Amino acid sequence: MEVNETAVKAFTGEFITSHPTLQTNMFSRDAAPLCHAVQPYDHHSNAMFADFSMTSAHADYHALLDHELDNLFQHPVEYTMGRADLTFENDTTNLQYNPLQVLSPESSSSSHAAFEQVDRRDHYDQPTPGQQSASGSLRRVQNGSQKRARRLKASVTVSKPRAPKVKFTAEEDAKLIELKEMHSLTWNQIAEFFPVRTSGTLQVRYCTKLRAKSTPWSDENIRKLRNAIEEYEADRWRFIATQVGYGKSAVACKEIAVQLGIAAASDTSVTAEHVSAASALRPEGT
DNA sequence: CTGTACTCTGGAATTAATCG
DNA sequence: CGATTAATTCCAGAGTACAG
Repeated sequence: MEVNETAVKAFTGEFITSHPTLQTNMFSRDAAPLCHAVQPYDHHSNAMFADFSMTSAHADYHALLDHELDNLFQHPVEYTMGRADLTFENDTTNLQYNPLQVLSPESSSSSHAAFEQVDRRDHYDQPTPGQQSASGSLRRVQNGSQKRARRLKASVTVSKPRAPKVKFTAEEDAKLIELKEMHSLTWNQIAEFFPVRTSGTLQVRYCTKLRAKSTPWSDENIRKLRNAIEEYEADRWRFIATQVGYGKSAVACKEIAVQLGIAAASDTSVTAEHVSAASALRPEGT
């Protein structure tokens, strides 16, 4: 049978994060469903599995997701919080599904042995205390008249390993700055806008990467920066001279390094004045 | 020469800990 | 609770070896 590649991508999250409509709406609140744990369609077993996580912040998107996925499959798609697997019949118009199998440590190790292998990331996404989320999955229904079900189930409790690294996007950075600087929210409040990140992660991101860029640099800041760099560069050659020894000065080391091509001639970071000035600023023996 | 697999490494994300 | 730093971990790209 032919498997709709676009539909498969929906499970992987590629579609959702690249789809113009979904992306716009999702990122307007920094709330993209987190798709993970995908086992590709298997022609032998005629089945595929996919899991995703949604937090309470995604509630508004369920209807949108319904619509988009129905379009993809050209049939109504049922998704429930929990885990299910998809079993395809001979063609995409006549699909059947296996009973919902909610993941538990026991079931995953027995009936889902094959799935388990690709599902290592599943437990990464367990919510931290205070975060409301649930794992979810998608399954096809046999026909459109079948009533759709959507229910929430508690997440599986698994010891929490380190979360996977997810690069911060420009949109996330902008949102983070906005929430912090314009709305003055607490980090826990801000974290609610970022389902896949903790307050601590956001805090460190802001403090180490964003704040310096979002706040203007004064002339005084720039002057101090320039002085610090010049002093550091001068000290660099003084350090090198101490390593070379044999009475070779910092200036001599620099000149020879340039001649040998192991330092750029344009390196104007050190002059005799720099070295003597830097030395004069320091007590003996430092 | 090209493609592939593997290793190494720097940068970045995350977590934990500490301090105010 | 917020800010900061250190430690840990992961990822992507560069470099290298090797087979065809």
